[in-house]
Amino acid sequence: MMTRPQRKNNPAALRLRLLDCAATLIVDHGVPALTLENVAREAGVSKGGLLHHYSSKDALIGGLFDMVVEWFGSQVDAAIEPEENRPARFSRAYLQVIANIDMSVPAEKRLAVLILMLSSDPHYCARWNSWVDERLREHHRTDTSPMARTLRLAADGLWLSDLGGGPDSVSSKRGEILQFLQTLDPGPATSTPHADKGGQ
Amino acid sequence: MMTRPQRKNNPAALRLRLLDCAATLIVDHGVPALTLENVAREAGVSKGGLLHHYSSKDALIGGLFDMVVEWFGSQVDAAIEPEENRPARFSRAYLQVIANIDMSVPAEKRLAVLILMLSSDPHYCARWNSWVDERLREHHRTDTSPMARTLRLAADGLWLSDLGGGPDSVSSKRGEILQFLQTLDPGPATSTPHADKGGQ
DNA sequence: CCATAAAAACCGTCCAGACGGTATGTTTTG
DNA sequence: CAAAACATACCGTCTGGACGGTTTTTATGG
Repeated sequence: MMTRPQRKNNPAALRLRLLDCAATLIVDHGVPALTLENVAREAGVSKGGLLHHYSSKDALIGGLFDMVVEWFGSQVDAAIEPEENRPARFSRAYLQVIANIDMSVPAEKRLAVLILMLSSDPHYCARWNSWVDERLREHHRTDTSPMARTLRLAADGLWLSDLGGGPDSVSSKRGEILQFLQTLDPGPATSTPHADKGGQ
Repeated sequence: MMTRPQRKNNPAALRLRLLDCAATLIVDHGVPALTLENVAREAGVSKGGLLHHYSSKDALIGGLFDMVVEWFGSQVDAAIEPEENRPARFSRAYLQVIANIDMSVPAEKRLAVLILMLSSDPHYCARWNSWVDERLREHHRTDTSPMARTLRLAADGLWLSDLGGGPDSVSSKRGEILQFLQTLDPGPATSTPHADKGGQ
């Protein structure tokens, strides 16, 4: 017996397609291209059909945000090394996921969408920030060292450069950059709030 | 001859105010808030007055971009250390300028605008990337080491977190982060394409 | 297994508001 | 007075989304 009744209309699949089309539109043609009509057309559905599943543009964007966060979260979880007390566990996974994004793969365009959303709406900034902070609390025993922070910051920098293709000095040396960052010694986590090594 | 004619209407000052108001609008309310009417109202001028100085929205954005790049460039130049062969001269200055941005100062909000513009318009991505690459060519003898790249990437990460206030884990530790990054040894510039030093 | 009614999925049109931009004044400056 | 600096009024377009209609799926009862 078929696990999927294979009915003609598949609402769940359509919802996914709508979100993916929205992501692709943003990445390929910029935020202004994200209109209900464009999304509907790309997904091969009418505007009414789109509005049936996402009752407003905000709802659509919200769904997009949720999808991206969930996707990124699962990717990071999958990349986390098993050794429980490995320094900078989370930050290293965070970096790896971002560094390995291939913008030519539709599913991986999703992450770029996040930055674009952050730029349009302060509301999503807050949600993203709290997501990061939550993860950081969860991994506070391994990911509080200055070097762990540095890895995450550098990852964000890589992420940023993914947007517009990035300067040649970055995009052409992806692998080399990641390799170098992975050799950095994160050092033990610093549960103490300050760790001044005597600045310059 | 008076340096300040102090006439009632001051076009030059208005143009500056228009750009600053545009920057503030973007940073505080997101890109969608950047409309001609909003900018004009914030600057205390009519829409016609705005269009008199910037004949289209694109012209306004272009002016914004130019202002930001010029401001950032001069800041970095001023922060570059005098010793000619100091490793990562440029990258360290780049980092310092970004890390010291105080988003509560209107003039310094300008830099955040850049990211937002990058996210909306691929055209400005290219212009920004080429600006960076140009600077990098200029400083290729001091700023090609992997660690120098890392400093710039981390700076971009800080920059990004400036957008939405950034997660608490970053915004509240600004100084500590900068201090740590400054202690990293950039190592000598690597004119050769690879330079693995194994660990920090 | 079928008939059928209700609900869910989807379509196509229309409209109000917003936005960029123009055209035409009116005031200020030199 | 001429030109620059600004104001006011208005237009065309685009977009979100409301609305009513149509088709497909599901639930129900015999």
